[in-house]
Amino acid sequence: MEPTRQPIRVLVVDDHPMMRDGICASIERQDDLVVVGEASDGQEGLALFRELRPDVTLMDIQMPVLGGIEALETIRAERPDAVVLILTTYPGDAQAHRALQAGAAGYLLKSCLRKDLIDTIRAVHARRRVISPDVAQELALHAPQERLSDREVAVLRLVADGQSNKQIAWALQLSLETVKSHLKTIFEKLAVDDRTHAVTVATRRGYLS
Amino acid sequence: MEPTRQPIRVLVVDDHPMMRDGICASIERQDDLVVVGEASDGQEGLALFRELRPDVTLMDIQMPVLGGIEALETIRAERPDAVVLILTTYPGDAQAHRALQAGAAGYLLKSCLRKDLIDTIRAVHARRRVISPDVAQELALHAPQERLSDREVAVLRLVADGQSNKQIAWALQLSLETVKSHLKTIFEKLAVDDRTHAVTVATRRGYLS
DNA sequence: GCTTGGCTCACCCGAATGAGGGATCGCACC
DNA sequence: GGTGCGATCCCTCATTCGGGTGAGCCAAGC
Repeated sequence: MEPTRQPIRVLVVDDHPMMRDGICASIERQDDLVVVGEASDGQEGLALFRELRPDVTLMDIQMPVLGGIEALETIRAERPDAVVLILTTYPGDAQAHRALQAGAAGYLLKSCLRKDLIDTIRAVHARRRVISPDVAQELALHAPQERLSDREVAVLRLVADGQSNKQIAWALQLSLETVKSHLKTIFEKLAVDDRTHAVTVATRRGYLS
Repeated sequence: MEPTRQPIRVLVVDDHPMMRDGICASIERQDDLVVVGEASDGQEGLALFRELRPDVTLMDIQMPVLGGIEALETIRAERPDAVVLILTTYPGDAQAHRALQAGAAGYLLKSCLRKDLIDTIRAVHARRRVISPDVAQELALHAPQERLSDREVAVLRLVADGQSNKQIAWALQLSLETVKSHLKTIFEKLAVDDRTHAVTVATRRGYLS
């Protein structure tokens, strides 16, 4: 038997069964790619990754039990050479930034064409880093100093819940002035000038949720 | 040739190619179902519907060019007996309400199992109305009087964009008092007590976007 | 050692917000 | 013809918000 080139072994992690079907169908159609496992949340994905050692892991972000970013971070901490391709619905640059920071090999939108997905799998397997044009644009658009700190996100979360500055101060055990100070920085970073707009922009960019 | 029962002819409208693949694969696996067409936005979907007259139309909501709800409304206006099954990602009760109002035969979440989808297609074809449990719960939870009027949604949209009441008044050619009055009723309907929370709740419920 | 950046807090102040009261008009529904 | 409801407008008033300005602490990095 002629030892042809080994196929790229892919693990697919997504909580939507039908989306998983679609992805797997696209992959299986290629003879240099093979799906070795499917998982429906980050926890399962992590377990299967450890067991199967796939060449490439396709990972959704929004999943129950354990999110894709968390799973990615764990995987990369365990095996810094792991190739994980994030495949998600929205181009929120905050999550993309975090994913890339955690060593994602790529960040692709689910709205991409089948061909894009296939090409990207091959590319990341060849150790190239691939980012969706839309996401790349977002990332380029928003300078890194616009990244919100953990504390700022915490404040903004409470703002989104309709809490007043006073309530937030109480909830986070802070001075009212500190809360206002955080809000001020948040406004600057997001280039808005009121709390409501801050929440919508932050949501769109992927800081909340 | 034995005239077996005619298969149910299905039209699939979704802008994600891979999701479409997954859906179609699930459908084609059944021998009493057949995919007769695929479209990637509401406009295409509408055209294919007119051309193919499918027994059941699967329709996503969030699509470019023409949204699923608008396409649904047009279809139902043309042919009141059309069977359209909304298949979407989020359980926002406002959109569900609008879809059902427009005569959707069903409202299913994409996170459902393959079997659920198949069963639901057969059910709506048999003129039964099917609603995802999660969505049904949302709908039951929120009384009809909590539905926001068009004007209120218009105001809330501007609020979400960070506009002040004064700016909103100017934008909509209203008195400042009117804007405040609308906001007041919005707060009551959504059971919140400030604009920011109103925006987050309305977003989650599917009024904005 | 020094700088940077995140987190913390303080005071002043004008403008906006949200809570109370009202009111009128039109329109659909019964 | 009445009743309800959405949309429009008006007034007052306490509270809150956001801008401006300034400052101290501390951990990480150069």
